[in-house]
Amino acid sequence: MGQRTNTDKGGPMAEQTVRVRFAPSPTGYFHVGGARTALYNWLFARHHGGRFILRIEDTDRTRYQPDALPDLLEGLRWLGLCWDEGPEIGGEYGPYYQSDRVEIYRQYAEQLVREGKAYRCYCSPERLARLREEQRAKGIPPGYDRHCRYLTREQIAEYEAQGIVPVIRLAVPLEGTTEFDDLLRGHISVENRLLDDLVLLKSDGFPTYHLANVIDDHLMGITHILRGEEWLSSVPKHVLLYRAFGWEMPIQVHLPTILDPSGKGKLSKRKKKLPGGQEMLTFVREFREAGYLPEALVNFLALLGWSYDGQTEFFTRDELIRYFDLQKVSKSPSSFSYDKLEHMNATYIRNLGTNDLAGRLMGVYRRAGIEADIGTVLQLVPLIRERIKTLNDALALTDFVFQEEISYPAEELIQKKMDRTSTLAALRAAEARLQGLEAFDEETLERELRALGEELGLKPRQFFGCLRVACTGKRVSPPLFGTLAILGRERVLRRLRQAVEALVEI
RNA sequence: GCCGCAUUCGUCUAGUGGACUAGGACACCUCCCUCUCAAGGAGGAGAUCGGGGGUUCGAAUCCCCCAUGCGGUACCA
Repeated sequence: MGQRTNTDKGGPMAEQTVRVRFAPSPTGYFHVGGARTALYNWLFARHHGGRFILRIEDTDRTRYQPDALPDLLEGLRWLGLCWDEGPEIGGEYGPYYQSDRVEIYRQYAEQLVREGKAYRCYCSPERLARLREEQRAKGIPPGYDRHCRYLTREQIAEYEAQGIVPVIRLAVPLEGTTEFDDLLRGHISVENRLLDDLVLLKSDGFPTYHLANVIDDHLMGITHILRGEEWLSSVPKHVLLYRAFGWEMPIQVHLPTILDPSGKGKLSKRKKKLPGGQEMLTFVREFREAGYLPEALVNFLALLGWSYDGQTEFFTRDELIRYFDLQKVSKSPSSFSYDKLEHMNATYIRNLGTNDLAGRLMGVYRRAGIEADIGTVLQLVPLIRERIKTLNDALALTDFVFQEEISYPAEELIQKKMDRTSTLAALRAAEARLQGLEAFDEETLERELRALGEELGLKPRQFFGCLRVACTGKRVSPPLFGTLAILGRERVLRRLRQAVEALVEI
């Protein structure tokens, strides 16, 4: 209990600068789960005035994907999680790519071998596979049988003579228990006999995660490790390594897993469908492309496993930094609610200034291949701000503004309790009235059209409904009068005439 | 199989022995506003705190057992 205060101001660690790292491996696009981990690390560092380090764990050459790194860096920057040391900016503890550090790992691995704490293993992958197979058949716990741990000098010479390239394995104590504390989960202890002699250095000369991770965290002066819960069970191995090197282990913090919306499985990178039918978004880039605001995603992600007072839900970035506290991170897995994210995003959009929102929408239109001019978008914003949950929603809502021709089934023009004749009359009357208008602004339009509707004996929803379809091609659109003003007299009159023509033909 | 972790409304969560007839938010339902759709306002329904045993005057909160879920058990991270 006492050591929980380590992270608080005034605790024993207070003098020491907090140094945390986000250490993804470039095997695929940047995942939201990873983003949450990065965010917590970043918040923790900023809260304590510490350093946030980005380290690339590219030690698996078989899973390496060239696209992953640019995607990651772009994603982090989009979310505003800038790193103090790492790729592209360097730092005093580099290099920050593990593939550039293989020599370091090799030396440390050799050191352990010399000290008798690790050994070379010449077992072939085939033998290991066979071994696991047998163990499974016999129902005994799988694990390396330590065949090479007790090789004689002669046997080693023989393997070497055969040209077999060995791996280096840690000689795990056969008895006793390994214990450690997790800031969130308390004391955890595991029996050593359950651990097997893990590989430290692979035969291709690259380190395994465990070795590289421990060495780098130590060499880079990492004080706190915040990472996903899936790493919890490998901590005992790390403890053994720290002990073998005689190093102090950083404070461990294992963050709860993020589950998919059903709450059943881990939010996976495999594409799944939501109950509604739409695809489940999992990569940061997908959220960006779908029109989510980075600040909304950050706010949402912050709350996925952390809470401030159980009451407040919206936080600015500065508030997040100020309030973030590991003590308030929950231990249990949380599932990703797309509904809630959408709600947050909509709220953020509503709170955006007109210029800001218009600017962001310009990007969306451009990417969709729509040539929107800033003047029009600026006018559109007040009309659609409360009607879009994502930036992309603006596309479907306002497409008719940027299209020369619109198309829709002519029957849509006919409103409830109306027929072709009355609709035709309404459209013609509107056209005539609009033609003679001295001004074509929202206020004038509303005044004149309301009056005309009454003269025609139509209910507002009937009259405006038919004008809406005629001018926008939709039953649902932004508010009518503002929309007409944006379209302009020419286009409105033309669309009214076209509506009449279309109606006449059916 | 073994090991580890977790378990409060459908979901995110508040809650650290009495202030809990368990609070907030999303989603849902009703009503109001209204040119459509939203937004906004007012209300509603929804957890006996996974189950069972204890400890205690008193437990969602402490202990034990069980169940379930998740994770790990690689020359992947």
